[in-house]
Amino acid sequence: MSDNNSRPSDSRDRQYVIELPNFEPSEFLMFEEWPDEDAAYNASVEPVQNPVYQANEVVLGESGSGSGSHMEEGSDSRDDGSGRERRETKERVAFKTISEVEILDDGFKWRKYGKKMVKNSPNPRNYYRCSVDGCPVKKRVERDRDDPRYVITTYEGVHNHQSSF
DNA sequence: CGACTTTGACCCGCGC
DNA sequence: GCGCGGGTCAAAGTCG
Repeated sequence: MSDNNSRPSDSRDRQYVIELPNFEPSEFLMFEEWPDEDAAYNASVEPVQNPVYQANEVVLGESGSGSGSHMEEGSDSRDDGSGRERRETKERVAFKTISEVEILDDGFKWRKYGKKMVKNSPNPRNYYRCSVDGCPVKKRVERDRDDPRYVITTYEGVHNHQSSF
């Protein structure tokens, strides 16, 4: 497809460039979709030292939502129960950054819609959602249990519009 | 006035 | 069948 028409806003090819004008982390870690959270913790991460966050988009076999043609899951009629195939079309990217504040401005407007306390962590978990209409992107912010100075930001979904910048 | 934040309650899935 | 955990929505309140 012309793709240009499909995603007029998503001019970014396949790169996630996040800039933090208000914050300068000295270390940046990036995760890819992990099969198990515990595994992720044990897995080795890639420490990147850069003023600008540059991570290659993680392609997780995106198929359905990739086209963004019809993401109306309103019906979401649950199958009779037998053939319930999960939609792994959700992109999940986790970023671990050294930050004092969890409100990292990545160029998008986020609206907090929930806060929860995780048992395995003395710190609460914040849930954010893109304020832009039509943006199914969700963000989960949590502090590292071992290193409170670390902030783990998990992005879910893809923006179908350009950033505020 | 509008948009966003905050807290509690509710719901769902899974495990035992 | 019940309990636990996690996730989401809603109403009220606050800020700009």
